Amino acid sequence: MTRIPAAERRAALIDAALRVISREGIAQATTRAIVAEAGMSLASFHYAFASRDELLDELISTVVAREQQAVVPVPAPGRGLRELLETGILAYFEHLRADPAHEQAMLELTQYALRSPDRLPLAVAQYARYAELAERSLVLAAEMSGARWRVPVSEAARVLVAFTDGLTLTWLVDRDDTAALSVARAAADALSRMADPL
Amino acid sequence: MTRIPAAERRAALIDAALRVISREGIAQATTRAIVAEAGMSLASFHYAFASRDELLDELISTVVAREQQAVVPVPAPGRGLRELLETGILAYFEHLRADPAHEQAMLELTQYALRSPDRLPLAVAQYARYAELAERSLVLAAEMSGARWRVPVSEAARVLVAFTDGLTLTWLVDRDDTAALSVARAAADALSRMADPL
DNA sequence: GTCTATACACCGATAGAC
DNA sequence: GTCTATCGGTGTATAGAC
Repeated sequence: MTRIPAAERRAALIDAALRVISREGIAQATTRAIVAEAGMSLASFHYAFASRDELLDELISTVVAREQQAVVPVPAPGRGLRELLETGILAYFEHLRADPAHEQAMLELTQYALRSPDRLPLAVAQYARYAELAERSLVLAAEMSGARWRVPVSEAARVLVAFTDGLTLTWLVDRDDTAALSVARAAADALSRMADPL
Repeated sequence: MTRIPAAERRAALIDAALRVISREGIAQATTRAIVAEAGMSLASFHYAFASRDELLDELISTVVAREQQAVVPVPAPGRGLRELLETGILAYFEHLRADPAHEQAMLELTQYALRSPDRLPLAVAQYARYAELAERSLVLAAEMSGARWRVPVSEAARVLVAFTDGLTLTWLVDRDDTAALSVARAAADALSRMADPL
């Protein structure tokens, strides 16, 4: 009916696809399910995208670019690095609990990308982005607590990404909040020991 | 042609399915791909299994039951808990490097199970098994190093599972061995601090 | 029990009217 | 540009001969 700019239509389809994947998984995110979610006809899909794979590729790039600081150390002067890190990880955990489907979708998208050599760079970029955000948090936390990283911050950031990833995956399976808190504490402990107080 | 007992045929199909999933991913593990891998006809599949889902369910149960001690602390008297744990995690990492496709397959199976309420118990059982194996390692490591867990061993085991899971996922994406070693070190550090020397 | 042949649903993608 | 209708292909599952 209405005439909609191509870019807008692409964005709408990407959003719809993410909703379908979050709700039902990537396997159920067929072109038909996506256009139904977006309230469009099937042909509109292929007017906006050459193929389903093209949409999924752009979906990953878009969502990764959109990803915001997840592990934010809450500014609270006078607290040590360990406490700041733990609070930051707990903030991420709250984010996970608030929208588990989103993190589950991101995990599925990663594994999808891992399965094709062509799409592998998308997964790598996704985790590079995670590491970048983690690094920013770590720099900030060290500044706030007056500490100095003994190892390259990028290395510590990579560890933080692994720890939060593990926290996410295990919690998605057993939904054990207490266990997740324990993981958060252990992770903050290990990370804080990669820095020296000034 | 040949007459094969049903149980044997089921086992052969399960093995074939695991090979296909490891090689090409769960999405490509169609009934046709599985029977081709097993060298059977399509009808034989449905003689042995009522449906593809039934095979996947049994595949998860079988593989999980088959799972062996992954993080084994290498017996080496005179070493501290931290060193024992690190060696154990590194042993797991070597196992991961030796057969990444297997761990990737296990991750995909977990996510597949997470997507249906009926199959959720399979994922839960899978991670309960991981935790059980981890707990055994931690008990052993404490014994060998003469340490005593300050927290319930099951709690420390759950943390170990999360850490190895995170190590796995991130390494599968970037294949950064150095980063993985760093994760292993940090994980061993955090875990060892959950125990006291005797 | 094991096969070939096929039913039937659903997929991605396109043709062609408007 | 947007729609309905449909193509060609592949998926799971089954029928029926042997």
